[in-house]
Amino acid sequence: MEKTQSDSIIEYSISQLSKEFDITTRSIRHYEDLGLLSPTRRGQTRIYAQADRTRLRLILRGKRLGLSLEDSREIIDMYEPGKTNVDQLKKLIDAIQLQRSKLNQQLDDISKLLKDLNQAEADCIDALKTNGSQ
Amino acid sequence: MEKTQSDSIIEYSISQLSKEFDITTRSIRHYEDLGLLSPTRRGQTRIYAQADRTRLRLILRGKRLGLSLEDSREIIDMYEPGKTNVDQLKKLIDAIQLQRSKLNQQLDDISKLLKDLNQAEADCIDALKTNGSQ
DNA sequence: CATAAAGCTTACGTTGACGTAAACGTTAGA
DNA sequence: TCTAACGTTTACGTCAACGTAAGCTTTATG
Repeated sequence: MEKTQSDSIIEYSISQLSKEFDITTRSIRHYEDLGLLSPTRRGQTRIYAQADRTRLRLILRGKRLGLSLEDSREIIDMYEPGKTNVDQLKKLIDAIQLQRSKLNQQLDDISKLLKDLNQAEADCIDALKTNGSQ
Repeated sequence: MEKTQSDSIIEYSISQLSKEFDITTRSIRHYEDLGLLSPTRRGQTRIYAQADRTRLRLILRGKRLGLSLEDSREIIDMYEPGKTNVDQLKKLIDAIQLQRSKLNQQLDDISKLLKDLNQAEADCIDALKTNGSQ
């Protein structure tokens, strides 16, 4: 019973996470250096909880979207509770709206790129038909 | 009549493009170094045509999507005609499909991120209401 | 005519995001 | 017991994508 059960587990080692997300342990430690992760320790060894795993998933999603780690840190911090200060909350809302407009820009970019790709593909297929018999 | 007419113009200087797209001339030359642009010359001076301007727009769109310049170069080359070789065409179609799957992944990522942001914002606003009177 | 604005090349510097290596500690199994 | 598999820290290396500066030429204009 070689279960790779990743849910219903309470804690993870660094190598478990590196395998699950297909990244190096170096990267994970690097994210910690930049303050994106802060696992607890058992002795010297890092222990990752579900929350850390979630943060890691968010980090990688940010990377796929071309965000810097710094950007991701800011965004991820938005999800955190306990932002008691009113000014902070207002700054947060501003930041959220900024991010949202960026993402909408990306949505637009992607739909355009997809159209372009479709067109390019159609051109290719067309070229294959008229040209493939040579 | 200070017209900033960018259409219906036949050619552009490097500084015109840098202003229009809000990037440095250094960046534009850098893209040329990497083979993403190849303007004609009048003497030493670079002359950019509409096609170059279009390529530049595609480059920047790629950047917003987190593509490397090398990725963008490949994608932009897909749009170019004159890919007579059948094998090349088939490779191109493969590349296009790969890019498309990446973009669909990004679409998914973005919609999730947008949801998260909406939730975070709602939480903020909620916190402001319950907390703002202190 | 000079001087400011725009262009050019060459080349070293910088920043982000890790890679890679060294040198060491801990623990489980043959 | 020893060694293989995992963990740790520290630190220098690398690569992409430019920034920045030097030093030079060409073009416009008061």
